[in-house]
Amino acid sequence: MASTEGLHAARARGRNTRQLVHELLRSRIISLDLEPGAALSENDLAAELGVSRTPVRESLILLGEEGLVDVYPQLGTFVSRIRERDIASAQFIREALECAALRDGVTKATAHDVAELRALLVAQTEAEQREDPEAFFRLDEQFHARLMAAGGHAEAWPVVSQAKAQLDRARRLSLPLTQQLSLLISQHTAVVDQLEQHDLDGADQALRGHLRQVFTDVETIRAQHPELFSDTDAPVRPRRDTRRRTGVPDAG
Amino acid sequence: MASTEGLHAARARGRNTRQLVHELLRSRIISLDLEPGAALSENDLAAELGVSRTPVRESLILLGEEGLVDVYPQLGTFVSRIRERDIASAQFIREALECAALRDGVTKATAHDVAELRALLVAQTEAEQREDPEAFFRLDEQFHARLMAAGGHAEAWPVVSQAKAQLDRARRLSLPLTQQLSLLISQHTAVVDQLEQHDLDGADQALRGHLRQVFTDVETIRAQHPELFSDTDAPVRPRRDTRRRTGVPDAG
DNA sequence: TTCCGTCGGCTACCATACAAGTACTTCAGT
DNA sequence: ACTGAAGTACTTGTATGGTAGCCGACGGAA
Repeated sequence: MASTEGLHAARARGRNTRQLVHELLRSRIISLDLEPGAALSENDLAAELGVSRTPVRESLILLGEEGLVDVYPQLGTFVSRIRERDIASAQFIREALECAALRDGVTKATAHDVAELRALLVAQTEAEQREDPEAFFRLDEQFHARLMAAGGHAEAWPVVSQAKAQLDRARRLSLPLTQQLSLLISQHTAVVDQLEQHDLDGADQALRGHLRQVFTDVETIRAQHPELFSDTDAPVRPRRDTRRRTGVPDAG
Repeated sequence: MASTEGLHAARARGRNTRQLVHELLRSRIISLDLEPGAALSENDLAAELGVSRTPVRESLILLGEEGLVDVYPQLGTFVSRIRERDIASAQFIREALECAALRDGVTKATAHDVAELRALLVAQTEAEQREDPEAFFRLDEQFHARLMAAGGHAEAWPVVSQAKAQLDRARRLSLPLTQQLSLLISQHTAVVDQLEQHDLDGADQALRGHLRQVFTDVETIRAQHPELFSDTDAPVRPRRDTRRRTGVPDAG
């Protein structure tokens, strides 16, 4: 009920139902609240959210384009399992775009840009000390977006964000476990330092190393949670659950 | 009628109505058959294509995500004008991804890859001699896609393709006019030569120069056809056409 | 026991009806 | 003639009904 009320309240603030449902489902998938392989029925979701099937359906279509769900006509819609190829592809896209933007940033970035990036680093340190991984995730997102903006390429961020979503699903599994937040912050700091010193190759290497470390983290997670990954390249046609469907796990 | 029949026939081959309408509208927009600023009414399109509003609407939502149409709620949907920022953003994304893929290709590409690329160069030369710009456009698309595949990054092509769409709309205006096809082919050839010689920086510079030349071409077109561009960053709220709506220009 | 046809329930897909909102037109009042 | 407010014709957004198709379970035949 609370989520439904919030949905209708937000709808009054210029966003339509489709966008709200889209954002809600997207965050639930990335946070693994909706696990890979879970069935997403248009009817069930519409009933749970208190809206009609239309905006739910349109949201699922968009999520399908993003690669976060797989739609099998006349069969069902399922949260996509994390595929090896998707991970590699997302990493390539992210690395290419973020590093290219950074190279422009090294020459273009202003003192204001650097100051805002350093403010985010301080906030990240505070989040680490509070042991608040959710806040750190948001700040990490802001940091990388701000870094691209410093190079004059803020418009390309949505593309990176979409690729990043695939990686984040896997990262969420590890972040509460690890004490690596301080390592990530030091890597972020190194990037800003190199940026401020206008060191083109230094900044590039610092960011690339950071991004690849995140990538290798995913591989270690793969060993711990193989059930969330899909080893086969061919899409796994999920079996229909014959028992009483649970729908969204925490809906009640 | 013919298009409707083709639509229903294709639907039997595993593609649903939404995908067909999406592809149809996308090609019409990129080919400038639907000009920037043109109104796209869900009702009119549905009637012309002989389908209901639902798949048309879903297609327009997807085109909106791609930046090819602007949807103004309760007002209308319009083919987006070519915006300075969108062009620059698309160029950045394309250059970053294609060049990054090429750098991997220089070390990874096999003789088979090079052979297929050269076959495409031959076909491009033939298209030039036939003075068939449409065929050249398709071959250009295939060449760049194949180039990324040689680096092992075929999965990233759709992202490039989406960015490329913005640039292609402008290029279509110039290509029939210019005799520059031979120049483009020689640039393509240079890239393959450098790739075959495993010259990392040489290949990068060759491709980057080629892509930027395409980019500057757009600027010259901007001077010739300013009405298709949108100078203001703020979105132009289009005026509603009060006379009898023509709908899709060449529908009859 | 094993195999095959049938049936029931579920799915996404498409079509259609209704609601909310915008902009232009028209016409009354000044 | 000019201003302004109601009316009208359109738009997209949302809700709901109906259809084709897929899957898994059930039951009879070999």
